[in-house]
Amino acid sequence: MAQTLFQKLYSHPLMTPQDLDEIASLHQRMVLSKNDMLLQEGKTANAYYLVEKGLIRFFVHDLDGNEITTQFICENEIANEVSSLFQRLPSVQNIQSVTDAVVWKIEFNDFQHLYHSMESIREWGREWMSRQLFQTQQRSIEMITHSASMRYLQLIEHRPQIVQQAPLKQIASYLGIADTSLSRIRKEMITN
Amino acid sequence: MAQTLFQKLYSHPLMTPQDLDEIASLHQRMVLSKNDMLLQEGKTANAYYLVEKGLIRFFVHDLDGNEITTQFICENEIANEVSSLFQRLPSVQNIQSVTDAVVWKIEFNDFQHLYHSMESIREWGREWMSRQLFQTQQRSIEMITHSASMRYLQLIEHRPQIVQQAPLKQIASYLGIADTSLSRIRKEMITN
DNA sequence: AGCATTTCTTGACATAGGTTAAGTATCCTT
DNA sequence: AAGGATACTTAACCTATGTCAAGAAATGCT
Repeated sequence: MAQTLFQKLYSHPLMTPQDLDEIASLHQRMVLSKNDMLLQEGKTANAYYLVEKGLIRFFVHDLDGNEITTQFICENEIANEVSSLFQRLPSVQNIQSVTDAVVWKIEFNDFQHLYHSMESIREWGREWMSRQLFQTQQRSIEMITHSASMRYLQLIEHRPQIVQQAPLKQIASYLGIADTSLSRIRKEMITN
Repeated sequence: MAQTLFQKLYSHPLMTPQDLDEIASLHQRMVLSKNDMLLQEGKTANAYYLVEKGLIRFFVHDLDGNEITTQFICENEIANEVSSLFQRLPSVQNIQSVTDAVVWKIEFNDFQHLYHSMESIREWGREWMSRQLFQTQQRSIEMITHSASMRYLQLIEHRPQIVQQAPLKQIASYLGIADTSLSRIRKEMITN
């Protein structure tokens, strides 16, 4: 049931059941097919999404036009292109469903109203962004300190949904390696 | 004069001169010597710092105990270990002056009061965090898509203060390469 | 000023991961 | 079910960067 999704994702010490109801009432359920686009580069984000079911990814294009997957959003996580949504700027990122999916959408204007009228969601929002920043920094650090195969092993361990549902090419670009290299790493993991 | 520092760093459409005065009055000037620690890993951050003069860095320790510089904070930028300060958690990062420096400190409690009483700083804060997130993501992407020498060239071009003031070893770990490799890259840049 | 420490450079060698290209398997579409 | 596109694997070869070790240069300390 979706109620538990909101409870899980909007959890914060200051959050009351009434706050949660008000927040939830502003979300709208959406059913996505595989490869549906939720945001395209060049456009300004107008909403963010709670992922109930399925897998979502963020990607950018590099100088040669190749897609680089920059984030995977799993079930019970939030897909939000913060710098476009909150700075009202055109996005460099794309957001796309990797699988069929069910998400709950909230519009910028509705969130904005909550943010300035409800202390709990303000604190929640700042904490959520802090966690995002932390995770993004951790990922940078791991790109520096861990080998490609270590990074793949960590992914298997900590975010198995990705390994199970995303195509190899997307996982490879997310790990910062060529797809042939990931294929080789998989092979070596089996034989050794 | 420090007034321009606050104007520059706290700029936002909603920010009034009175807001700015109130904010500025809560900052305290600090003079730092080279290598002073502003935050140590394991402790919880209780303030953030506007950098007026000098260079600051963030670093973590990897599994072998080596220091990895994760961020440089130049003049007219803000040194804030967000995930410790706003989640009230022990920091994994250290903050240290690279050179002698002058910074303006604001305590968490004072900021917290502003954040819940002043719309402009709320909006400013969210935008600042959005920009941080964007920059951190861009850095991740560049670690994937650019070679080490490209990353070094970009650093020279976009953040010359770092190249001029930080020791090679810190720059190398920031770029994700061995210090001997950076030395070689420098040499090749001169001869070619 | 002189010694110790740290920082930086250089070179020989090793290796993870990139590139290219070909083959196989899987998935869609009609 | 057939045909074409896409996804994945494999292999040969290449290159950027890592590792280690030694020396030179710069810096800091007493």
